[in-house]
Amino acid sequence: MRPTVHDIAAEAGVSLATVDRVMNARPGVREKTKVKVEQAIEKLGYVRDVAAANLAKGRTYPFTFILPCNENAFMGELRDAVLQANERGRIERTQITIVDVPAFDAEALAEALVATGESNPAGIAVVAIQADPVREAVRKLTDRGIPVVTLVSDLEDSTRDHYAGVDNPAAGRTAATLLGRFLSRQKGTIGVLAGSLSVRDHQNRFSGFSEIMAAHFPELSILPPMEGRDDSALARKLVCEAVEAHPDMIGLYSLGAGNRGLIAALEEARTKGRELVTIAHELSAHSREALETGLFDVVLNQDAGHEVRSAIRVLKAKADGLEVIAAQERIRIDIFIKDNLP
Amino acid sequence: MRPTVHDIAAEAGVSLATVDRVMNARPGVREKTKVKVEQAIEKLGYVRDVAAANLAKGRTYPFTFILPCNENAFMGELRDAVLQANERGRIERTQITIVDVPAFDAEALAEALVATGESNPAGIAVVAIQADPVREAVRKLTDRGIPVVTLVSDLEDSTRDHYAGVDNPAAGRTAATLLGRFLSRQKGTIGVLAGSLSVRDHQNRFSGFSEIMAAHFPELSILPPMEGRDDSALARKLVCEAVEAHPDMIGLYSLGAGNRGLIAALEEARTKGRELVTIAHELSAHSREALETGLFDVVLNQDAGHEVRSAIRVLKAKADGLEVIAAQERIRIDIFIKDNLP
DNA sequence: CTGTTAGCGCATTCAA
DNA sequence: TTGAATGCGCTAACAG
Repeated sequence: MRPTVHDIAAEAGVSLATVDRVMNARPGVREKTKVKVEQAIEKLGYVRDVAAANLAKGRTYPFTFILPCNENAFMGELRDAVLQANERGRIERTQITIVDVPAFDAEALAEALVATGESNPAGIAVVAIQADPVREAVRKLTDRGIPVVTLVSDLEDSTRDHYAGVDNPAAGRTAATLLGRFLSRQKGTIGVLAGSLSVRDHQNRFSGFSEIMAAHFPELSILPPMEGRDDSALARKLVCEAVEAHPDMIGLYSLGAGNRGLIAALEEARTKGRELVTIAHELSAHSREALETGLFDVVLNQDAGHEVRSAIRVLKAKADGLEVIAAQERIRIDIFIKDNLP
Repeated sequence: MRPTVHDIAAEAGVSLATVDRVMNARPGVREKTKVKVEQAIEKLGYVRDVAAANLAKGRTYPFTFILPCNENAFMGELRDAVLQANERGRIERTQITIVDVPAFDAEALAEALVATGESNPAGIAVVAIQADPVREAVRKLTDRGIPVVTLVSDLEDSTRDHYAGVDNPAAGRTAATLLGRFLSRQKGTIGVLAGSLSVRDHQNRFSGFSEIMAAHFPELSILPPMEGRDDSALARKLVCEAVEAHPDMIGLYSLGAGNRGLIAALEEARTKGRELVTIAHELSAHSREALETGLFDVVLNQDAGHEVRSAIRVLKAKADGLEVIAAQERIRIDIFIKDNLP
């Protein structure tokens, strides 16, 4: 049978309360007795039963997630993931409130952060926008000791505690390598469709993409990026126009949302005999179908569920003043082609 | 505050014990009171606190994992994952025993299964070999009500309860598509290095690979597969010879283990001016380095940790007579290139 | 500084 | 057929 606090107490010749105090690093224990307890823990190979601890604590963590009220599939998934986490939260003692903010609106986001702070949550997760008012709002929160983690899109040069999202430059580089290799030394131009280059994740993907393109695929030149604002209708229009305007465009990297519009545009291009090697982001019912019909060649994906769960773990750890194991919280970039779809 | 058993008892006007009886479908409750309790549960929206339940139960699950004592990196990882799971098992109330068997030895495996059954474990996970004595041994176990899940390599036409591993035909298809597209219409031959085609996972990868190659890349022809027995030295020898013998070999799919030997062979080939587009399986320190130096172009990976955890979850569910959510237990095929390495 | 005690939500004897 | 009482491993008042 594995040792319990009782065994430790007996071994160290102290009471349960004292064992608990040293285990939770609480004050009011003489150095000498502390050592005794630690030795007992060491000797018996004690490991604390977290489930029982949580049960006894009965503490709940009120967290707030601030999400853009975008219509695109990925944000929908993210929202679902949060809702789902909240379900499980019943037993994990977390309680999550979702706050909606208009997309791509830094001012509104900053205000929402401030307002959220008022309710004194145990932690905040936010899909960040790169802007000073946002940084300022985050600083105020962290100053007050409220843990803040950025979700999906980071806020650089800020006081946020953690970033729960993929390595976006790496995603861009991945797209570049695959696109370049699939095109294998053909000459031509490559279109880039972003949501908005004021969002850090899109910026970063673009720079990673450009870097590898320039370094390894000089035969391909990148057209100036289009900004589709993650809006399907706009994305469609932009891509259709670009296909017309650039007869030598043989590849496309869509690094934002708006896959529906993009797919429509590619379908239209296909009817005109134009086939572009296309890489897009985020796996959804639509992008999945596009992979199957060959409209998309590759889809890069970040698992919304993983991101949300990671954010919660980190928030919890921070709220408890514990360290997070960085390696364990890294979010992977999934590569999907038609053959390895889940 | 969420409702507890006490609330249910009060609402239904019965005692805790009775609530517990209907919750766990135990006998000794009048139909009428049973209904009362069920209504109370429904009305209050009660959900049982699994952690507390486990704490009270104190039940532990003795599981046995039967693993081939191979030297390759992947099996090492798998073993580590099991060990690690066993650590956590202290709090998850699982206790795992590892049984080693010689690799690729169906008889030995069948014997090990029988022997393991003697100790009456709550469940068995096994890296299967496709053979009748193994099927027979598994059948005896499942007949006795011991849950059996196959791990990494499946046992088809058997009574195993579940398979915790990747979709190997899909892995083969993925390799074929990537290899074919990277080679973009060059003509040539493709080498295939397997561990042993008597193991179902290797068989399946090969057939998926062949299928897509034949269907979409007629300009590439597959050479007869080599069997390296997941042994580095042998793999090296076979690949070196193949490179010599087939000057038109421009691609290689290694669908088994023995990456170290494979890498050595590719290095040798490189010094002779031969570069093969190469796809291998399983991410390790070696294969990772090979990706970085361009010796490997793609590495397909199955996450040993995920597989082990999934196997345990399923075993536990089966031991408790619960259903498993199939979608949640599907193991993904990860695609790694040099740009998206973790 | 240290110990006693009463739960957390649930399962399970043992009585009734 | 039902209920009261006890304990799982841990935390947290409250005393001393």
